[in-house]
Amino acid sequence: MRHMECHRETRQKQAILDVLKSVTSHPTADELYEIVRKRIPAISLGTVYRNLDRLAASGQIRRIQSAGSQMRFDGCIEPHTHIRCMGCGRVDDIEAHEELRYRIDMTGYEVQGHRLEFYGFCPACLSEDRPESAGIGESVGLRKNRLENRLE
Amino acid sequence: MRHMECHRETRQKQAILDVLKSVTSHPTADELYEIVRKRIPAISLGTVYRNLDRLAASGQIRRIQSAGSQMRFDGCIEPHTHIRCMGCGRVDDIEAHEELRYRIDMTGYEVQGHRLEFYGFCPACLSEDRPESAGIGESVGLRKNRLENRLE
DNA sequence: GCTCTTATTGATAATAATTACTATTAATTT
DNA sequence: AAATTAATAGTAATTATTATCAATAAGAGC
Repeated sequence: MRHMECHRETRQKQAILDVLKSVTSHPTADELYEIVRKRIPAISLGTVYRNLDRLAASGQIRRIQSAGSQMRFDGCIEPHTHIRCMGCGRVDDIEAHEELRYRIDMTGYEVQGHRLEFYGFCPACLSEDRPESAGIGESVGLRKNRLENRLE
Repeated sequence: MRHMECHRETRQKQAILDVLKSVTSHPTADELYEIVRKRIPAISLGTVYRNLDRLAASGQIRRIQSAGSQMRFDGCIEPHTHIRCMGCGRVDDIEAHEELRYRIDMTGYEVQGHRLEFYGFCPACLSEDRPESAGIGESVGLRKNRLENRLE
């Protein structure tokens, strides 16, 4: 008879969220680790990964998977537009959709192209009863288990 | 006194390109490996990775980095729109920008949201003399070397 | 505040995707 | 056809991420 009070408020989790919310970049897990370490020197990288998973699953942060070999994280959960450097992998925001060209020019980037990607659930995944929330807020491990409808 | 005739036409490279061009999915390196193996059983996974690098660097194919833990590759190099499954990681195409809603409906996906990402070069990368072509067609290893302008 | 329960942690091992290495093979030039 | 050397197959190494597990500490109830 317990009302499933899961999510505990730990110093570590709070610190990670604070840092991510306070920063305008889109840091990787190890970048966050280095920053949070200044506040909690004994924190471990695994804890950072685990809390990033939880925060993403609960919708408090977003994963952005489009920048190099490492996952990046975004403290801003409102839908918005990214601009990514093909040289160093850095990702910046462009807030508004109107006057977009102007705002892009303001960033100083030399734009080579863009990609528009919709996300949701494919017919195969819709037809199977899938467990609770998936996708954006889901860990790679979980997602990997459903990679059967793959080839050709 | 050699005119740098690099790129050789190997059976392996040709087979990899053929398969990727003939397929409407956006396979991962190991998926391509399995398919190409039917034609060249002795091919190695490393060769697949290497040739995907070269083909992307020469602009004949595209990397798409937005689908789970593995890189995916696209034989279609014209700018176009993707739709990705949050359940299984599958990526499909949506060809036209007009009547987009209608075409999305045709895919049978349940759309949860979208991301619009521009790519190019950030001011920092523009100010340094960068080696030849970079970014989309570049290997992760190369790109990683320039990840200094990172934090906060 | 103190005790109990158990989610979370730190530390480390394991896994998965990708890249590097090296002797051998085979495309291209001559 | 012989010479040159980029590309290959096979394997080891690296890197990012996830799993494991004993120890810790957050929250509930007293």
